[in-house]
Amino acid sequence: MNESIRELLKKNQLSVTDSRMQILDLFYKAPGALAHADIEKKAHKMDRVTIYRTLQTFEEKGMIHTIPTADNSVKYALCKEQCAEGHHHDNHVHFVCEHCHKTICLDDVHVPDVKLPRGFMPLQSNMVVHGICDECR
Amino acid sequence: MNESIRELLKKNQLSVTDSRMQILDLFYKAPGALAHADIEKKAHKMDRVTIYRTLQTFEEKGMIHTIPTADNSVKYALCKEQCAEGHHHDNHVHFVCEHCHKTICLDDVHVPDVKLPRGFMPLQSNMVVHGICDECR
DNA sequence: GTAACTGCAAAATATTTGCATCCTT
DNA sequence: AAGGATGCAAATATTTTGCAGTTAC
Repeated sequence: MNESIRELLKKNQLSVTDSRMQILDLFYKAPGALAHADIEKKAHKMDRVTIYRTLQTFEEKGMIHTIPTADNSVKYALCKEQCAEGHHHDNHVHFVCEHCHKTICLDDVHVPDVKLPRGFMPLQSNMVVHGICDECR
Repeated sequence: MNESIRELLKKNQLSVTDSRMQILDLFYKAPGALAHADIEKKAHKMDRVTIYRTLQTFEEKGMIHTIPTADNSVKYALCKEQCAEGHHHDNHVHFVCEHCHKTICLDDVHVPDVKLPRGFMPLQSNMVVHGICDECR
């Protein structure tokens, strides 16, 4: 496990550091998406600034992606293999549980195509479904 | 026009004030959704705090709704009639133009249903499509 | 006249930047 | 050894809160 994290960093030409391993580990263990604040609470002895910079780096490398939310919170989740640098294909649906407030990537549920009005050209779609998750029923 | 704004406020049991009329006017004239910063720029002589409070009030009354975005910006748009207090039915698709960066409500395009994994119960869905809008092609 | 709204000041929170030091390669 | 990553301090930006003065009804 620790080894696969190391691999992921190397594959993205990033040096293997404590902070980065710790944050990636959190993402692997997390039940859903993580906000900056979540990481700050769980990652011990890590500077707030380091978290900001690490998340930014990971996103630029296409290792994580942000999840659109209607409140002003920013959440991140791990990308699947398809994501390349600067080229996100996170075309799966995100689910936010109203009960436990977890944000979950439904990797197997594709965002469906919609018919847009004349003249609109779609490039990428995001979909977030709010409801009750399987564990909270 | 000025009169319909007045009506809208009264219908929601809000007193008719300058700030509120000005902000609603901006929403009616706006090509798409507005962020706090947009309003601050366009509304003259209005305190930042008043804008925060007005937007919050409008949202609570179901007059406007927030639009989920992947970056950390919060944007608002006018709700259609169906929206009731604390009960948003803004089940239309939002479009963000990569060129002019406008956020547009596609009121006529419904968010399609998706088949969720076993155990997940949907309550509300949001969809944001990024691309090029009709005016920027 | 009274309750609600606004502006100002200030607090609380979140994010970004600069720089010296430390760590990875 | 060199370049990148981190921590700390501080600058900026964003949002919230309290309170006194003003306005709508």
